[in-house]
Amino acid sequence: MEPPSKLRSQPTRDRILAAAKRIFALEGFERTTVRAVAAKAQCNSALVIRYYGSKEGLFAAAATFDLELPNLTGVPAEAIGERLVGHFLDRWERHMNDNELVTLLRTSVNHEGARRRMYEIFETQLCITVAQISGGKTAPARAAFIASHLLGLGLTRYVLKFPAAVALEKRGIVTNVGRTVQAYLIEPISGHTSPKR
Amino acid sequence: MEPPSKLRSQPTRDRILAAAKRIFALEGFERTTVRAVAAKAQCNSALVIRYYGSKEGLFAAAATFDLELPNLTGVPAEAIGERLVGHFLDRWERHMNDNELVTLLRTSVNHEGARRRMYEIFETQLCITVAQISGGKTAPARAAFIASHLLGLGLTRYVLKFPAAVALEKRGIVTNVGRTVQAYLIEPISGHTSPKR
DNA sequence: GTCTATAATTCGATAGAC
DNA sequence: GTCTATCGAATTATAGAC
Repeated sequence: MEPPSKLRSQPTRDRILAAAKRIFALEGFERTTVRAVAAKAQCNSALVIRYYGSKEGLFAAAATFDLELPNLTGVPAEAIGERLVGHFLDRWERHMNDNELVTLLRTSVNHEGARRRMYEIFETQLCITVAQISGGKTAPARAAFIASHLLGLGLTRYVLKFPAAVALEKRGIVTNVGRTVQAYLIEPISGHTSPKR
Repeated sequence: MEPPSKLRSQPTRDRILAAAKRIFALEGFERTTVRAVAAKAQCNSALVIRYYGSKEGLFAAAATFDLELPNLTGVPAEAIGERLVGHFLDRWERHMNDNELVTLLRTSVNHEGARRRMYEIFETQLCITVAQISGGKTAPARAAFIASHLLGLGLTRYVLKFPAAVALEKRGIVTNVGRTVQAYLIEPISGHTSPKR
């Protein structure tokens, strides 16, 4: 997708982007300053604007994210819940200090662009996967229950860092939350969306 | 707790606090300006600082919150999950446009004081309630699972406003999430905290 | 008790030298 | 390609008149 650029400025661009990812993840959008990004990238703040247009442009470049949901065909039906949870945890823990999912969660509550991107991920990735497994018109409701649990897990464990959530063992989370997600995927649910009522 | 003040300025103080609650809930901490609060309260911005000391002081006064967990003695053991979820939903939906829980969630991801207050609520209210029901040393882990689901529900439904989460019927949430919370409360869980490992 | 006026910073962004 | 220097706007907070 992205051929290795021949630009002499590429190393600087990369350092800026890496610095931006880290600081956005750590501080959120408002508290991040282009000056701080430039300092961490060891370049002048004018370059940040020159290369990425604006602080918004820098954020858009830094907050890209792909859930990368695994192919679940061939996975035993009763193991899908655990598989999903395990994948989510891996995705949260990759690049711990500048994780794009942490950045998105931290910014989406106050930044409309980030909120929309988070919703896109829900719609185009989680919701579709759930529909393939559960089918039919209950899929959005099932996906909403699952998203609430998994985003809440990321919130309490990786953003708010509640000690009790941080201390949970990974395989304990996979077992227990996996069982819950499994139920939301396949068991009958009541009270699903009925927009026509 | 707070005897009706005799201060002539009390009406203005109250208007400022009400305006602050609304704007903090809507915009988060950083994007809220004391000027905007003063404008909504129809007074001068200097008064906001005069009465509450600083923007931080105003936030501290505006972001007070009590979960008000109901007394669960006498509630049939198998109905506690649903009762808890129903209470949470009521708490999220009270004063929709300036709900203190929305304010706290929206700010806690980027504001250390708000994060700490959110954690206090978890520790001193949810965790203790869970311990009374489930007892013993698994209580923090159980509370962590429950908090992740309930905070995630508030996040997706009342902050990010994912359509699929907003469209869920209240009693459907009570039934389905209630069943999950119930399981986290009483069923055996694995992988709970083991800090000594 | 409430206001005007402004101090003191800090921010994003630009112009232009090298 | 990278820097210095700076602009213009916005912020919190204060001083002091009324």
